Amino acid sequence: MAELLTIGEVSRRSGVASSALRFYEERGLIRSEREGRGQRHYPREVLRRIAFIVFAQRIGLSLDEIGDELSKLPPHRAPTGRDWSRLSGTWTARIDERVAELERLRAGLTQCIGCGCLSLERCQLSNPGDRAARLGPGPRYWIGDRPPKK
Amino acid sequence: MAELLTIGEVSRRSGVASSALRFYEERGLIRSEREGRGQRHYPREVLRRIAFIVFAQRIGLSLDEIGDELSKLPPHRAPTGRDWSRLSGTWTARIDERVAELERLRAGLTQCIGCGCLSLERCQLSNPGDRAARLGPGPRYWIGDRPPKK
DNA sequence: TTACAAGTTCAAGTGAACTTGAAGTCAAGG
DNA sequence: CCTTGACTTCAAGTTCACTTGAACTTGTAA
Repeated sequence: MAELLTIGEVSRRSGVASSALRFYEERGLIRSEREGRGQRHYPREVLRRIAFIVFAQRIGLSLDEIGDELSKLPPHRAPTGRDWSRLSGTWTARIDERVAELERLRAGLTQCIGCGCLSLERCQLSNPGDRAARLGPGPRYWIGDRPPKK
Repeated sequence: MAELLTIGEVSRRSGVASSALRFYEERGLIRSEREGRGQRHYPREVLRRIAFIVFAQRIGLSLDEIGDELSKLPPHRAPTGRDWSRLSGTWTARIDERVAELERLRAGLTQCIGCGCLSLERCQLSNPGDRAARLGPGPRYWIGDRPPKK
């Protein structure tokens, strides 16, 4: 078990393609060292970082957001368990929001669409004050998002 | 309140941009009638259909999948509440899966990453048999997806 | 009559997250 | 010596879900 891992090893261990690892490096999400002839070498820690990235993506964060979160880790010391859990703490809130949204959707699906009552205006009124976790591009103002201002 | 709505009216009532409505039509998700001079006119029913599309997107279905679902509606009769709820029935299952995944992620976040135990292999073993709802592009075999076959 | 608002088509652009392809370097094995 | 495999860079391609822009028609209002 070497101190430093090659990109191929990291890819195999993490399930993330080498091309994606290079891409993450370019985006500043992970870092590598180059010694002999230009090849990337990763400290084993990178695996935890990658795990974090993949978790966060499944939760629904963009790479930009993930980069922001990761930048909160201490820059020149290996992150401790406590460091990691501080980050993941904010994420559980995010998960809770998303779960709540999905439950709202489930209700809407049976109550508003399944029965005959569907009225978009009423549907919106009956679910006030709840913002969707992430506004993608595209149509969004039901389901909690606000209609475009004015 | 007219029998048929223009694209602008539909857009205002649904919160979905006209360009998106044309796009949906091109993809076969909605239909319109043209009478006088080329302009689209939509029966009021289309609003329910659009509501369904937006709901489904928030749940995480792609437009292709949504199209498949919508094609199960009776082709030449206005869908009844029962028709709609038959579709939405399969979707609540989807929501449940996604909620389960998120809860699994929440657990993984605190148990695997927060503490010092994170090992990708173990993490995978400790969450067996669960497939992620939707395989996007990109890295995916933790969190329930299988490693690439062989 | 002129202006405008709302509609039309069609092609091309956008952003996110990667992937693919071409061309090259290097070490080890046969 | 030659091939193979693992790596490198860089530019361009891909998918999804739309949006934007250019050029045009139509109907109503001033």
